[in-house]
Amino acid sequence: MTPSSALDRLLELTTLLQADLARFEKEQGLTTARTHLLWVVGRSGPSTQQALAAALGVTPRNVTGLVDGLVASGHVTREPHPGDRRAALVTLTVLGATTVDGLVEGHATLADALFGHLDPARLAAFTDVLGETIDRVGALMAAEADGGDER
Amino acid sequence: MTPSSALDRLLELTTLLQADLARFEKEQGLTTARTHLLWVVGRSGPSTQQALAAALGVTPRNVTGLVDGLVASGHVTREPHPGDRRAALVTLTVLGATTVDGLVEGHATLADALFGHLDPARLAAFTDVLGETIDRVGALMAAEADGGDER
DNA sequence: TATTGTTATACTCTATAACTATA
DNA sequence: TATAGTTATAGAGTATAACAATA
Repeated sequence: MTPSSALDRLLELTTLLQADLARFEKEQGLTTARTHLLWVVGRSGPSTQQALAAALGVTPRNVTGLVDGLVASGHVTREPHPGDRRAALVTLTVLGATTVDGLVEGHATLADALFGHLDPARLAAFTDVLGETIDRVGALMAAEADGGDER
Repeated sequence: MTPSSALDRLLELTTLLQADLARFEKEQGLTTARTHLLWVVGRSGPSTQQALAAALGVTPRNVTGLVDGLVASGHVTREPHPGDRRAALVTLTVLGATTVDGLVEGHATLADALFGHLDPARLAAFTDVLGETIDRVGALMAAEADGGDER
C-alpha cells in the first residue's frame, strides 16, 4: 500500500460522493451553488446577501443571481431587513426548509450507510487519519501561500 | 467518534484538496474542466473528441469548447486523423506535456506529504476503509438508480 | 444511413466595474 | 463617505438541436 494509492482512492471517493449529491440536486431541481447557499441559510437563519457572499466565498453580485434563482424556484424569499432599508434578509420558505431538512437527513443516512458497519476502533482510526490529513493539507497550503505570495 | 463526524471530515478534506488543485490550475492559467481533459489526453495519448467526450462524461459540443480554449492557450493541437478525415486527434504540445508532468509530480508529492508519515499498518488500515467506502457508495448509487429510474 | 465535429441557442456560475438607495 | 444590492458586461462550463462533411 503506497501513499499514492491512498490518495487515488480518496479522490475516487470524492468523485463518487459528488455524483451522489448531484443526484439529490437534480431531483430537487437545484444546483450545487444554490444548494450550498440554501444550506448556509438553513444553518445561520435569515441572512443578508453580504453575509452569504462572505460565507460562500463569492462576490455579492454572484449571490444576487443565486438568490434570484432560489426565489424563482420558491426556496427562499427576500424579506425587508428591520432596521436597514438597504438590506434584505434571505429567508427559507417552507419548501426551502423542507429541502434543507432533506439534506440533513440525507447526510446522516449516508454517513450511516458508509461507516455504520465499522467497529468503533476502525472508525476511530479512520477518523483520526482524516483529521491528521486535514491538518497536513492546511499546513501545506499555508506554506505554499507564504512562498507563492511573496513580493 | 460517529459515522457523521467521519463524513464531515471527509467532506472537509475534499474541499481542501479541491482548493489545492485550484491553485495549481490558477498558476497554469487553466480551469478544472480543461485540466481534466489535459489529464485524459496525457494518459490516453492523442484522442478524438468523441473519445474525450465519453471519457469526461460531457457532450461532444462541450469538448469542442474545451479544446478551443486549450488550443488558444497552447496546450494542445488538433492534428488530422490518419484514416478518418472527419475526425481530429487532440494532441499535447510540449507545453501540454510539461503541464501533465507537473500534475503527475504534484500528485506524488501531495500523496507523500499527506500519507508518507503514516506507518504501514495505519496506512493500510486507512486505505482499506477507503476501499470499502468506495464499494458502499457504488452499491448505494446502483440501488438508488434501480429504485429511482423505475418506469 | 451513421458518425464527427461545428454552428446556433440557452442557462448557470463566476468576476469586475459602475451605479442607486440608504446609512 | 461607506455599505447593500443591482445593472452592465464578460468569460467559462454545460446542455439540446440542427447541420455539414465524411464514412
